[in-house]
Amino acid sequence: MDNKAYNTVQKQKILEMLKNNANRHLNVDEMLFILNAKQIYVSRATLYRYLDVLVQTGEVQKFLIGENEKACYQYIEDKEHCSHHFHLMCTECGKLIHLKCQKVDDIVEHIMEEHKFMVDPGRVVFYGICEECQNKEAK
Amino acid sequence: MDNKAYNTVQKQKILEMLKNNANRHLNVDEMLFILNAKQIYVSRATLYRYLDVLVQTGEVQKFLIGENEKACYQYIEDKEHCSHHFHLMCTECGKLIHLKCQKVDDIVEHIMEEHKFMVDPGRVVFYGICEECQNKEAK
DNA sequence: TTGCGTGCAAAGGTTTTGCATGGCA
DNA sequence: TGCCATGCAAAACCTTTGCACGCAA
Repeated sequence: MDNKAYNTVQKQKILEMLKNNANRHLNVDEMLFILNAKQIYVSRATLYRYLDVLVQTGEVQKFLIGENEKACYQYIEDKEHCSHHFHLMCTECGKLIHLKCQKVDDIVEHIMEEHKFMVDPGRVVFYGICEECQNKEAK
Repeated sequence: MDNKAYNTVQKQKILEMLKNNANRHLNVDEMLFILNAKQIYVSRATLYRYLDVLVQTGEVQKFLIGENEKACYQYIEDKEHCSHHFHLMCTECGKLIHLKCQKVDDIVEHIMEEHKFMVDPGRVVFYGICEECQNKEAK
C-alpha cells in the first residue's frame, strides 16, 4: 500500500535528521532549525505532512509536552522492541522512560480479554510527572 | 486563597451545566451549544477562564483526546474517589471508549509505587483496534 | 468603594489546505 | 507520461490577552 510513495530528497533529509536525533524529541521549529543549519531547506508544510506519515507507520512517535502541550516527535530506533512496551513521558521535563514491566504489559491482555480491545502498546503514552520533577515540586 | 473569587451568574451556569453532564466530557463548543440552547449566554473567553480555574481546583478534569487532541472537560463528581478513567481509542474507526475498570486504574497506583511516576489518566489514551474493527479485518 | 469578572475584538501560535509547479518512477 | 510531492500563502483552529465597563462584596 506504500508503493505509491515517492522517494524524495526532502523525505530523506527529514528522516536522516530524525535518526540523528533519535535520543531526544524535537518540535517542528527545532527540526527546521537543525535542517537549516545544514543548509537544507524543507517547507513547514512538507515537514508536517511527512511527520504525519511517519507517525502513522510507527517510525516516529508524537508526544505532547510542556505547559502548552507542544507537539514533539521522536524517532523510534527499535520499532520492534518499542512496540512491545509502554512509554512514560514526563510533561514537566520531557523525559521519556521505556517501561519494562510485566505487570503493566499484562494490562494489554486484560483489556483484550475483558474489553475486547486490542491495544497497540507502541502507540500509548502514559503522561505524568517523573520522580525528579515530583521532588522539585515538593520543594 | 479563594476568598477573593466573586460569585457570578456566569460561573453558576457553567458549573451547573458541567454537573448536569458529569457523565461525559464536553469540549468548549459543545458547552457553548448547550448553554445557548438554554438561552444562556456566556462568552468564550469567560468559559475558558473559568474552566482553567476549575481544572486547577480539581473540580473538573481536562482530557486531550481524539485524532486532533481536542481539549475536553468533565466534572468530577466524587473528587475524593478518584473517579478518573482511561480512554480507549480505535485507530480504525476513531471510536472512543470510556474504560471504567478497577484493574486498569490500579496500574496508576502500581506505576507510582514501583516506578515512582505519577500518571495523569486524563492524558492517557490506549490506542488500538476495537472489537467491531477486529471482526471487519478478520473477514 | 474596591477590585475581580465579563464581553469584545484582536492577537497568538500551531497546523492544515488549495493550488500551481516540480520531480520521481 | 502520470501522478505524487513540494512550496507558498492563505486559511483554519483553538486559545489567550488587553481593555473598558459592569457588578459582587
